[in-house]
Amino acid sequence: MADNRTTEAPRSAETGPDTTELIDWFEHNARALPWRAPGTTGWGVLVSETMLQQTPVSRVLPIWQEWMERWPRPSDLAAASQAEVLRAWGKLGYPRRALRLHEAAGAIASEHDDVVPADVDTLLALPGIGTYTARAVATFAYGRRAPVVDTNVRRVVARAVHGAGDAGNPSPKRDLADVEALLPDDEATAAKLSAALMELGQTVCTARSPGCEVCPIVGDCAWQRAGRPAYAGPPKKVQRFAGTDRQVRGRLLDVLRAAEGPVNRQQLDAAWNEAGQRDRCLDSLLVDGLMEQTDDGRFALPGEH
DNA sequence: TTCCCGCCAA
DNA sequence: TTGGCAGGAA
Repeated sequence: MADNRTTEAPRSAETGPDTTELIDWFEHNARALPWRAPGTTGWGVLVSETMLQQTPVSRVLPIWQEWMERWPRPSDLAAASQAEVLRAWGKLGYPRRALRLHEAAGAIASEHDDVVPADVDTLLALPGIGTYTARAVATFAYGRRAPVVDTNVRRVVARAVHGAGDAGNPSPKRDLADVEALLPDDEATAAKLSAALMELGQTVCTARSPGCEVCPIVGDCAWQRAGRPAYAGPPKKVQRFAGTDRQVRGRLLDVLRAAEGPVNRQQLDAAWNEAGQRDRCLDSLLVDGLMEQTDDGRFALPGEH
């Protein structure tokens, strides 16, 4: 294993922690997540990364397994209807992700020979794939050396490198540069470190109660040296859910997922009693393509009638 | 910047 | 009751 360091001297806040310790820890403590199993295709990794956007691992596990059995290749998903895909998405949340993945599958099947691209820029051109997911797929599926920065890595870097209580103003460019500076030259080792940073942030260096007593880089952590200061940035915005359009949209879509086919207006009206908000959300679902209206005025999942 | 879902631990 | 989640797009 290559060490990206050339000195044995203690790390400073500028150079960051000793990443070899972290990689060693990861090799012994990584969870056996199914999409990490040897032989997982780029498609399997892309599906997992898309499902994991803003959604905890435990909720993704069973759905990912179902999808891999049902749609083992991009062309398999592309051949399914939008309604089938939305039903199979279940209650993972943010169902627009499912439609974008369906669309991306079609593009991969028709333009990339049914193989998920390994190049970051090519991945970025696909719907639903942004900075994080493109880099995650290139790194975790194909072993490329590319900084992968999610909310966990951002927090680890803020603490271990900068000595801050938590990530403050999101600065994607700085985060990418910080992680880039940590990555060793060797591609495979760099990919492993990227996974290790995420694993550390999710299982040890957590937002609420960091497990510094079991942290492999605690001796190298700028946050420790600074006395573990509390978060000092601007107040984080609380993302409300109860009573929002997001909840109403979820309720309306849930009616359609549970129904065999098209439903009438009365069935949707029962899902929310404030008519103005309900109608607004109904319109937005139609605009987003998450719902369609039949010729006789009923409502259905897209591509179902 | 704001909007998109839904679940659970604290 | 709230914070936090393997983010992306307009």
